[in-house]
Amino acid sequence: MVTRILIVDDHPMVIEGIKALLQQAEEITVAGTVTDAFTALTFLKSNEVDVVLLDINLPDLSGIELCGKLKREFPRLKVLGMSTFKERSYITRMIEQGASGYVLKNVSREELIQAIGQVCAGQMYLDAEVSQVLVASPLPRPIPILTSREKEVLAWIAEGWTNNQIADKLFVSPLTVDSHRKNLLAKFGVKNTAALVKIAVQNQLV
Amino acid sequence: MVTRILIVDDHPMVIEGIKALLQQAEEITVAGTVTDAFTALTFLKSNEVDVVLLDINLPDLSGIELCGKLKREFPRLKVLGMSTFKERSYITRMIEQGASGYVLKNVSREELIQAIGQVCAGQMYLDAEVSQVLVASPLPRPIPILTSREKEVLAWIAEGWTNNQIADKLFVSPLTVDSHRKNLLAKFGVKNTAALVKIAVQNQLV
DNA sequence: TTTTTTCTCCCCTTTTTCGGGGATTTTTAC
DNA sequence: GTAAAAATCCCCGAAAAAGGGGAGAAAAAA
Repeated sequence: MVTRILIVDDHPMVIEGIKALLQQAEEITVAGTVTDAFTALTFLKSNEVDVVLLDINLPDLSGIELCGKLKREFPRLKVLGMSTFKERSYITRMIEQGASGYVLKNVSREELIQAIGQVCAGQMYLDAEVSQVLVASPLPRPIPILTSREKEVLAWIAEGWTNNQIADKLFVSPLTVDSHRKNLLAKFGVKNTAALVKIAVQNQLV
Repeated sequence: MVTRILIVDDHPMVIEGIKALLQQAEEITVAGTVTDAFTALTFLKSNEVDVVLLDINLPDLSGIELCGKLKREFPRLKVLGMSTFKERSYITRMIEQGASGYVLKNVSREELIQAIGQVCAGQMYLDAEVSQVLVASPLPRPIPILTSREKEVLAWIAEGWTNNQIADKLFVSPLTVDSHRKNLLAKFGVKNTAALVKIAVQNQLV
């Protein structure tokens, strides 16, 4: 029984690399390689594939979104996430979208083959470094849900504008802006603007 | 005349990928492949190499540092930087350290061969996307040099502590902390703490 | 249509930051 | 050993933010 895989990565270099790594493994064949999400979807409509090796960073659609799409359209398909980063949010979001595993791009040949085999067999595969990240980093406080006005105010605050200046920009009273600021502090559970901005920047909210 | 190259990258996948991409090019031979800075240096002491394909992210030493080291030890060697990111600071720092070019890891076979040839011939090579970044993004204000005390204070500020609280932690007068804070604002050229923290977080200073 | 959320505005007081200085003592570097 | 840089502390006043409320209108959701 041969495992047919599809490689989705926008780096030709990486594609070639994976192909080279898997050359010796006769239980795995590379059914195809594509460099963007759209082509991946069309490819899968006309080809039988067992496992998709999916890069997180794609030009058109993020790997995470594509993963969800794939699992909805082809539920029996297994997805093995892949990226350079061992960022907690990436990994968990990938898994939430139905991925069966996650490897870093510095995997060895042996580990990659092992991962594909395991995923294909219906098991979960996380490489050692990745699972370490999952257990090591404490669950961060979830990012609160902000209203559109709050996001707007937050962005201006991070730019260094005062309540008065922001009020001018938004054509509202400075008191209103101050309310939003206070709500932001409360939602994020922080003591002052400095801590607020730190979290906002770290979470790419600005 | 054959160009001998050394590939320095900690991802076996990428190494295999480059080798595969360069297989057809008979004017280029891969003299060796190493996965860390230290091995790269020892390899170069006993092997003749024309061009080093150098990843920016290495486990032991950053590619940027290694680039400087290489150019000092082997001035005739050409370095072609390589990474996934088209971040201005990466690119410029690589060039400052004597790199002859910079390509993204999503280069095509043709472009990679072209780049190696050009670099080997003593010319500079920057791929289209990279040079676009260089001209498109305005020169960001360089990150000011901070004293150790300033870094310390900055970290506490970003955590949300007030001058008084920081003073307690550092066993100094709140007025001292305030001085540092003002110096930080001046050095970064920002109006208030919010903007200060934003830049600090964006530049990984905290 | 009713309920809930969001957006808006207001009060008061206290704390903190900011914008200008200036000055002394340690370190560090030459 | 001396000069430069860093760290320390101080003054004043004005501006801004924070803490802790309340409350009405508008929009979105149920």
